[in-house]
Amino acid sequence: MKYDSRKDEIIQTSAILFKKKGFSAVTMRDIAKEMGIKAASLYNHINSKQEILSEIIISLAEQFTEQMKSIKMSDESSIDKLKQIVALHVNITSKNQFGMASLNNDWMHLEAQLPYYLKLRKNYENDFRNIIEKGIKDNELITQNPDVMVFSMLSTLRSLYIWLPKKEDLDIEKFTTELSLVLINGINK
Amino acid sequence: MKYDSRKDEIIQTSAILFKKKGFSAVTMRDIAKEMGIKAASLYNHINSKQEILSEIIISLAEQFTEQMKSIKMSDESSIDKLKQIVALHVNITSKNQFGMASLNNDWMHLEAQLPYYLKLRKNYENDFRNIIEKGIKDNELITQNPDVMVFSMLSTLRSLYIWLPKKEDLDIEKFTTELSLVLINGINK
DNA sequence: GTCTATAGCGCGATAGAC
DNA sequence: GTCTATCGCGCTATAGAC
Repeated sequence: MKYDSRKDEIIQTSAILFKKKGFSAVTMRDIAKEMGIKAASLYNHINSKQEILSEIIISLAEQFTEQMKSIKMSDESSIDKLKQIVALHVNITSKNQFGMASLNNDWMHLEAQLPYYLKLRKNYENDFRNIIEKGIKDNELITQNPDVMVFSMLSTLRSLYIWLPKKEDLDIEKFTTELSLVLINGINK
Repeated sequence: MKYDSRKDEIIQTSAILFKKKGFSAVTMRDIAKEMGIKAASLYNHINSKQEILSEIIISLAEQFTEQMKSIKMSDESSIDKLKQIVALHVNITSKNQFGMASLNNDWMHLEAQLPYYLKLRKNYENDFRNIIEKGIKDNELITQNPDVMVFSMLSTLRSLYIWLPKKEDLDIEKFTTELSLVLINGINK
């Protein structure tokens, strides 16, 4: 693996450890040891442990926000938009399996950036629900509580970081299709 | 709220705090303060912070194990068994919204009990997959990768602890039916 | 059963040499 | 850019008075 910079190496190494034990249980000494340097040396590249977490989470949250924007702007059917959202999660997660753990589990340890993160997350969930609601109105989706549908799909998509790494030989494109099928059409014959 | 014992009160209070910040970020002083006593006094009732976590997680894991046993032993159709699993998760989560956060996010901080927890979890997932595989063989379920189906359903069920508390006025029985419908039949019209 | 006091340790972060 | 040394603090847990 190669890194853009020493700072980038710190962030990526930290993400691996954060996934294993959570942000709070990982020490600066742990991160430094993993890189073969001393904890004090980390501070030549980053300002605080907090900053490492922020960089991991905010960068991912912004990727989701940006790509959701182009999905919702497109003029496809609601079902096709949902399939694109599935692909979005599979793609980002397959490239950031460690960071996705922090995004899901350690966001509450953000400090200055917490309100910004919460805003991005709320907007994302609203966009998701709007797509579902339009699908119901257009008679593409069943007439059921849209909150339940958003919850169900999003829970699965947010858990991909746990599951994808266990299937390393996975064909990403094939998996995306299978998962879309299960999420949208169910498992009943 | 009432407690069986002072120890029970410690466990339930801790679960609330563990859900908010995670096991590692909660201190014995935090727990004591929430109960209006000093941290040292906690040790009259429990032996360690570890023990609190173990009690929360293992008790829940054993409830799932026990109830899965009676579901898999029954002679219902695979689809009805899946509906019962949905009901199982909704029921346990609605009664233990705080503890379920620890079960999902802090199991890696178990020490002596970690292997036991992992065994229970693995058995549970195997039972779940066996039900799905029988459903496919019996032509009740679509012929798709059973791992994907287990992952998708279980991810949603495991995330209930995040979502149920936000819908406090929820009719549990109605919600169970809606969720089963979405998980089994999908959202496509 | 709760308290005060504290042991013993590890934490995040800084100073300053090289 | 990394090191050694260390500050100041908060952690889990224990001892012993009441």
